[in-house]
Amino acid sequence: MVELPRTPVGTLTVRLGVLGVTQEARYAGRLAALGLKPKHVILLSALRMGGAESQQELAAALGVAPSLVVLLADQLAALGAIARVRDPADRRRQRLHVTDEGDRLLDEATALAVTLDDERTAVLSAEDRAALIRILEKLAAADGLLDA
Amino acid sequence: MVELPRTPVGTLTVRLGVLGVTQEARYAGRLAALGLKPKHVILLSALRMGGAESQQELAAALGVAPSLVVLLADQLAALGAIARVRDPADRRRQRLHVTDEGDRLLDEATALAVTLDDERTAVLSAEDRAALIRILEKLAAADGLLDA
DNA sequence: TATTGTTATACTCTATAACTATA
DNA sequence: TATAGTTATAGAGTATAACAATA
Repeated sequence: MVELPRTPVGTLTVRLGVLGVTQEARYAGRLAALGLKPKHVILLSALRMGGAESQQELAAALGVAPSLVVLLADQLAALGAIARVRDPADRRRQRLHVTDEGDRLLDEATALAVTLDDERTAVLSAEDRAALIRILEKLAAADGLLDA
Repeated sequence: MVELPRTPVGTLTVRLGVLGVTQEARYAGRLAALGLKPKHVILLSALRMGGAESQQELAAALGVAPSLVVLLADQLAALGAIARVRDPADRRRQRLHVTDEGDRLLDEATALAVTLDDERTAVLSAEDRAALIRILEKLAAADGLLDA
């Protein structure tokens, strides 16, 4: 028999929300040393994973407004992490591709996230940790966005 | 042997961040029907759980600026969900207490979150769901804030 | 006329700092 | 002088809508 929570704080929805927002803030703090924000990392990841090249496609894949992709891409280009190339076949389209510097930054961002994972899950057993990875993957897959 | 993620998207940190932010947005959408936002619900929950009465204490418990507690409390008072009473012993302090209407709203907010939990975890087995609850509780306890 | 990208604008959220009342 | 609360202001983040170039 399942006991119902007395307040929303006991629900998965609120716990997931609070933990997620907290963890994203922590990650943002680490990323600042690279001049990146979490959204930059997600955009770079989407490019490396392939499947989205034009800015409109990226906006749809990330679930954000196209105008935000313009801004994020501007900032990433200023860092030398991506290059914009006009599609010769359709000159309206800008195709984004990750530069060597972008690859390096993304590798560093990955390392920072892995370190943060280790710190965050230090209180968990190895089994719990593996289970958490597996379960979050299922939930993410159900959302469709950003299949790794 | 653990395989390292090729991009940050494969890490717990980023998955937790993305899922948490998404779920919070969904919850905010449902709460709008009650005139509430997630932060209101967390403040009300903190009051019901006890341990924080003055606005300063609440700010510390929620990890937000005191000025934000003022704003949230103003909005909750306008909804009739809380009442402010001056502490006679120290007239600088405002003690917040949940009204009957606030109790009702908090119960409704809990029901909405429980419904959302069910929808969100429909893709999970009962065992996975139980494991997720247990593991998130451990992570939340490690953070200290908002023990249910 | 429709679509891609861009720019202009506005709104939400939240923090910092200045201020008031009380101690 | 120090503290609880409040108000004023500012910045970050993101969306919507108008616009330009190309199809």
